[in-house]
Amino acid sequence: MKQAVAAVPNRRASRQAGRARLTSAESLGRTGLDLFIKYGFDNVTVEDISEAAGIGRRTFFRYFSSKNDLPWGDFDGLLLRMRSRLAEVPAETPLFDALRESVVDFNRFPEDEIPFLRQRMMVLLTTPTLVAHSALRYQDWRKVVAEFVAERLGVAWHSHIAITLGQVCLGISLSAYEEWLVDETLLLGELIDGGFHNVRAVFAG
Amino acid sequence: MKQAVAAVPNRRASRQAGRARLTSAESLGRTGLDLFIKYGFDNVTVEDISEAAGIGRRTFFRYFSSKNDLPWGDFDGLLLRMRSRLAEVPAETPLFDALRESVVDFNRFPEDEIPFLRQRMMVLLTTPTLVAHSALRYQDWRKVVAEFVAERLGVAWHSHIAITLGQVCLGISLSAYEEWLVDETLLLGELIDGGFHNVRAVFAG
DNA sequence: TTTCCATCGGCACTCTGTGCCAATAATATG
DNA sequence: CATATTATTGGCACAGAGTGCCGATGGAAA
Repeated sequence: MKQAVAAVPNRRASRQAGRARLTSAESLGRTGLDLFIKYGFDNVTVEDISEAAGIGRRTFFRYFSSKNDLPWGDFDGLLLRMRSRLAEVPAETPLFDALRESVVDFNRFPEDEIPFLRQRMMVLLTTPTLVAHSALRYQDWRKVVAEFVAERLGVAWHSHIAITLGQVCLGISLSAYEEWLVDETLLLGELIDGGFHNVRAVFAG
Repeated sequence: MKQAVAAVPNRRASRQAGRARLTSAESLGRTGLDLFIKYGFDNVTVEDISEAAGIGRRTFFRYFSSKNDLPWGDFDGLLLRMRSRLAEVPAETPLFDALRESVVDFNRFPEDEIPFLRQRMMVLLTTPTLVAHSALRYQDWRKVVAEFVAERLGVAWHSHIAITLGQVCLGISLSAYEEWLVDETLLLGELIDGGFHNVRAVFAG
């Protein structure tokens, strides 16, 4: 499997030579996600999406390197945000709080984007194919956490404790999403916060 | 994606009617894993494996429901073992210790199987396609842990805390394997144990 | 107008996974 | 021994994802 390098054509500053693009990753992603929600991920072919978007099947793969990547949107952008937030955490903040607050923060979205986020996560977490593919994206996310932990503790980013805490933070996030999708009245941030404290309670001995 | 129902033909008690099987899941798995190690997962086709095993391509899929499932061996059997071990833990044992010891125990294998385990895990954890597919197997594993936690705490198996601890235990296991594959001198059991204590240290506040 | 060039999309191909079904080879039965 | 039963096999055709190749398209720049 090819690494998910930027399949999105380089967005030109404003005007350059060459044919204009027919669509955008965002627009195409929206079109695809709608179809996934309506008919189910497995019942929608790349050809269906391309046709609905008015482009060729071949062109689809220039916007998304795979059908699986479509629902992820601009995840790399979010990773950059996560990295920045972590870097801003004061050195005095205990590691537990630094992680807890950063993870909560990473998953904070504007009120009006919540319904969209719910749709996206519902598809991502209930479609087996996508559950599987997600593991590849999570690798990147975990690395951001691990690097922060390593920096804090003065160890290598691939040291056991850094990797472990990356895994644990991811696990807490995912279980929060799972719960969040089931009960619409719950707040994502509070679920993540609660997850951190649940683990503390059980692990505190 | 289809759920991984038993693709392995029912093993007959000893003698029944019908044509005899040409191979076994174990033998076919060994053949395939050898090829994966030698040439890389992505450079080996199902046809290659089938040919090496002396069966038809179509028959391969009766032993393994997908190429991705081949390296997993009898994982369902291990899950049953994990469930039994958890059920045997005395009620007095604190949850932290119950989980820690059970996870360590789950990953304890006979000395002579270690090299094989290392090969298997190396392929599973370094091949992107398999890293992705593994997420589906991990779901089952996490559920076993979550059910135990739920039983212990008197909550539903899908409650937030049970799901979270399933995720966390998985995370600790995976980071231990990652470390274990890098440094051959380390013991898997000690890495897992260390992972639990690392998380305790950071989360204890 | 001509040149340049990013984007597009058709085509052919590989590989995974599946439904269908006849062929095979073993046991069970008359 | 001949025939019926049954589990397994494997060939064939097909859908769908993803890729390399390359000419066509339609903008901007010269």
